[in-house]
Amino acid sequence: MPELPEVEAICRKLNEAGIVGGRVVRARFLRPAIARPQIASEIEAAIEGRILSRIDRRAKNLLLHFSGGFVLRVHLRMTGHLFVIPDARLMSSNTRACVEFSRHRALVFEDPRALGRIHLHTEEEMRELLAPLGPEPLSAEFTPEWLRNAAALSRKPAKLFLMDQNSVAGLGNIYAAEALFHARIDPAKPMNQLRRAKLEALHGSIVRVLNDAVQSACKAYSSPARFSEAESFSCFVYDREGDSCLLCRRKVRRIRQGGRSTYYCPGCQK
DNA sequence: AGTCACCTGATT
DNA sequence: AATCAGGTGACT
Repeated sequence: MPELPEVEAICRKLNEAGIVGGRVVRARFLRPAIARPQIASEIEAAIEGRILSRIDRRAKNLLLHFSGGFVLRVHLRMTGHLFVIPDARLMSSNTRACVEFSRHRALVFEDPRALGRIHLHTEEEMRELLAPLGPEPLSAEFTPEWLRNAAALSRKPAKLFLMDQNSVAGLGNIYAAEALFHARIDPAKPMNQLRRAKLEALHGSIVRVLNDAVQSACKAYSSPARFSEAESFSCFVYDREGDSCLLCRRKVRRIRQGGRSTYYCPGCQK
């Protein structure tokens, strides 16, 4: 379920997995199409023998930095997952790519739908590629003032604005809907028509929703077995069409925006 | 701004 | 059999 919180949790987990500092023994794309339009075999050759120096995240991208100034950018799209296994021979059938380190330890990219993408760039290309992205919503750069200025420049419906990675980086269908619910904003409302107080509320709800979700995602990935429902992120509107709103009891509605489902409460969000 | 394509699996 | 899915980029 990869929006910002899940990608962030994966990033932290990878950093604790003990592969940073290791040398790549072998890289393999089991499904070369996930590198398109790049050539999988060229990425494999470019990575082999290099040291993995750092792993970080920007928006929903995982960035694996290698010696020599190369960056492997992994985007999980809908169903991708990235994790370390102790032995590459334990790979599942959904594994689309794999980076092996010493003693068969392997970083695997699993993706049943194979919509995810892996590309290789130089550090410089990477900077240019990421430059258009909006601010990280959990960084100091993302302030109510910033949101007010950006909002004034956009006539997009609020939900589409939030999902645009070049507005705010990392929000997806679930957390955009949840943030709008908590700020009591109608998802169809054009951004530039929102009052100042609403934008303040929206800023606060984005930060709160994402922080909560990062916490749950980290717990979920650290101890999947004993992960209690109580501490998991729970949605007020997402995927609750026809159920009654947890605050006002009116029925949650589903509408279509930009080809995706948007869930909202007509009572709470005017 | 809307539609499709990319893929596969789950649900209706 | 048809529809839906947490994302994005390339079309119109």
